[in-house]
Amino acid sequence: MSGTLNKVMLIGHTGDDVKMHYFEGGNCIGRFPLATNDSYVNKSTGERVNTTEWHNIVVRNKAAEICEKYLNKGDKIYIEGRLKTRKWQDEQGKDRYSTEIQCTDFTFLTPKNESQITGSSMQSAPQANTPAVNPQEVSTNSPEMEDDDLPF
Amino acid sequence: MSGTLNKVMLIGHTGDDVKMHYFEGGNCIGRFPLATNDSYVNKSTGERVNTTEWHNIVVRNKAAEICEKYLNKGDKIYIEGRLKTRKWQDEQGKDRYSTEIQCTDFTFLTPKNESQITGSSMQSAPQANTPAVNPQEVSTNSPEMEDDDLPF
Amino acid sequence: MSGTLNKVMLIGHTGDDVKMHYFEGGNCIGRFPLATNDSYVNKSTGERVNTTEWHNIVVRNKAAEICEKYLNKGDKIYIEGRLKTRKWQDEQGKDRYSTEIQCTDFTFLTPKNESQITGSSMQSAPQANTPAVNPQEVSTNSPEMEDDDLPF
Amino acid sequence: MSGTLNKVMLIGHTGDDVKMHYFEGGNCIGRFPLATNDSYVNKSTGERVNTTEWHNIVVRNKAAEICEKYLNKGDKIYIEGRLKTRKWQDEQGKDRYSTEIQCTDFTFLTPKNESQITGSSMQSAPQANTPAVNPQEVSTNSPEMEDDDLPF
DNA sequence: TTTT
DNA sequence: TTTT
Repeated sequence: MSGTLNKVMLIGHTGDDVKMHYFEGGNCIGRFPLATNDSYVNKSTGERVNTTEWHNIVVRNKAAEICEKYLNKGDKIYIEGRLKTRKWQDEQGKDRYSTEIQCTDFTFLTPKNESQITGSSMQSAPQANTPAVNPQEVSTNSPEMEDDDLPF
Repeated sequence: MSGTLNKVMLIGHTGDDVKMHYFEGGNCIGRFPLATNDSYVNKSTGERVNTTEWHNIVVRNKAAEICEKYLNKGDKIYIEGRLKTRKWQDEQGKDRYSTEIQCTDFTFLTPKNESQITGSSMQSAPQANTPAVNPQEVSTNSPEMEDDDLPF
Repeated sequence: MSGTLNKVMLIGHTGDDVKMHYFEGGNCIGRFPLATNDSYVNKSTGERVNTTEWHNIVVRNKAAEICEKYLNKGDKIYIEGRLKTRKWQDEQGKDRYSTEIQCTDFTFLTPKNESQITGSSMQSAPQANTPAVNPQEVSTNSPEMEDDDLPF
Repeated sequence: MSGTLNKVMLIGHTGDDVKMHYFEGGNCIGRFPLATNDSYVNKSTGERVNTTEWHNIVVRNKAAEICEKYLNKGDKIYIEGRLKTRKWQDEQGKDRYSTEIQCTDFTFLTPKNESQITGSSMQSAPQANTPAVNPQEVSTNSPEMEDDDLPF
């Protein structure tokens, strides 16, 4: 609805493997943490301070499956999405809030041959069998505008 | 393909009506100019300089038709798209280049009741019959991710 | 530091007046809630669902003062910033998290003469005395690149 | 001036070294081409088409010098900037237009040790002596908001 | 002229 | 919990 914009663009490194959740009806989502770094100079002390910001990324359905398959812990990725704050209840029944980035587009930025294959990770195994299709850039949309051959 | 990003985001005012072009096979595009303003201080003279930048917006198919119908000269609009430089030949057969923004998303920012209806414009007439559906925000994608009701 | 990006871009309506906080040393911040709208079709029922997302905006120093002065509840504004999740302790000493958008740039999108002046709001009074300088677009950066007159 | 937005965000590979231009008064700019890739399926033939889009990047002053020093042909980089179409006259005195991206922010995305040092390039030599300061992310602004230590 |  |  109506004349607003809700857009997040991140480039960062994943802090963990993609955790998948499957729903009845065939839908699924994947979640993973993404780290971005900021740096500023503390005015009082004059020293440079490095901080890390962690973002909760949520990817859906086919995009989730691609991330689960080809995205490894530590990889660099570009994420585009929307901010969404979920409300939930803790053990005491108190309202709690958690802000997530619902991913709408992503682009792998770590070359395939540099992606870390953590030995213990089931999810990394398939990568050894590199797919015929390069999964580096995947849109979670079905952009009809790109699917034709108009002369412009 | 391949780990790159090409994104433009503009908020500006349209400088003219949408010009439509129809192709065989049913496709169409709409074109219109969009103005953004910059302002900077001239270091030598110390005075503030206001400049206007004109952008060539290209919208496709259904999105083009919506713009033609509801977007009036002077309206404010948010445009998201990709940069595309077209090559063409002038009368002397010389290569010329023209850079356009291929629109992938847009949001009308002028309230419907404030949009200027330029009397001479055929395209404005339908607006008098306000549509049942509010066309304020329209995505040119078919974002499957928004079309379901996953619990997150 | 280090090759990452943390960017948020929002267009929405403010849900309340700007709340100012002043610090020793002369710094200050302003906070206000911003609403964006999403809309999707529920696959099961087929009906369109409209949702509102609320964002916690934090503006600093001079930018905060400008927002306090000229931004009224209900106004439309473009916000650019960074995501930042603050950690705090609740009454039980439990860790809690709150995600904010640290504003780095903004642009007023409500024409000055349409901005709602809520009678009870002290902060709106100054707006009656419209400033000589139009505060519609303000960057919270000091963009050296715009401050000169290079020939390009 | 006034309620508009002109923003470009690109991730691509540089197609050439940075060409510097120095002006009287100490200002300088650097220019280099940036390639982004798009891919779409030709509806008639059903085959995937890969296209390359070239962007003219213009960087200023200190940012230009950093790019000249540390950015090598083929490197991947994130560019944020504004669209600017310059008007110029060709040999026949005819108006010609050229669209550029005036860079306001950038982030190197190629790890330093993978950046190609083209043997013949003077500009690459200094990179052998790696700088004490990591130049990976550089803002061409002077973001006052990041330079303090407010408690948020 | 880049890259995958 | 990532990365430089």
